[in-house]
Amino acid sequence: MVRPTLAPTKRSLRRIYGLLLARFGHAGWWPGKTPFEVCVGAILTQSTSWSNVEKALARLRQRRRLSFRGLAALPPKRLAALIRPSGYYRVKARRLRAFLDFLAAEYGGRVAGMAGEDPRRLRDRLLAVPGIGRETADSIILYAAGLPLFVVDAYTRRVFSRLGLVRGNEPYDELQRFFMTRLPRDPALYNDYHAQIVRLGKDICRPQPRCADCPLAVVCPRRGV
DNA sequence: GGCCAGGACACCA
DNA sequence: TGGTGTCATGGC
Repeated sequence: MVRPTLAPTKRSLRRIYGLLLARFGHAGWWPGKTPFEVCVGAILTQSTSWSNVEKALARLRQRRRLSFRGLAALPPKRLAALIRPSGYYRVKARRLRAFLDFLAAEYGGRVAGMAGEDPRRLRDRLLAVPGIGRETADSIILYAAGLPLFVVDAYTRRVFSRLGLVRGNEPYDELQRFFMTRLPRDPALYNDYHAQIVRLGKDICRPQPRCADCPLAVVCPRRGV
């Protein structure tokens, strides 16, 4: 049997996106009602399933704390208790606190203030905040600030390594370059492309994949691996 | 009861 | 630079 192959070209990446789009439609994503919620979710979802993050966000929302001023007024222990369902809650409470301090100092507590920044400079500043690494910074920059940086996550690594286009263990920035040098610098495209990858990774391209349902099966050389 | 889930960081070789 | 342990809850 001749296995299908893909080359790491602009055309391949466009074809993959087209197949995902045909199956799932536009994602209209990130799951958060406001840019501030996106930032909170980006920190809470570190190494955590989104369903657990939703529980924590719901608790904050229920108590009307899901805003800069609402969170900033919370004592550390109270904040940690509220986000407990998202796991690593003591660590994440510290990280949220550090982000709030950053937002207050740099943008007067307004996420919208980030939108006018150069994305690379904003990234450097976010990376200086304790607890904000590359993926979290890029998620905030793309999904909250609307600036063009491609987000690489565990789903991205899994899907594209199974497609044979990357090894999967490359350093974060190398994988980000892989996408950004092959796709037009368009935040709406980066947003939807990554959202499609997440949708595929959650539903189909899992540790035990359901390859029979996969819209990328026609181009995937490693079905079931 | 074990495995897994949209990381970041400290520490070590 | 790369590997490993830590941080923790909840669903399946």
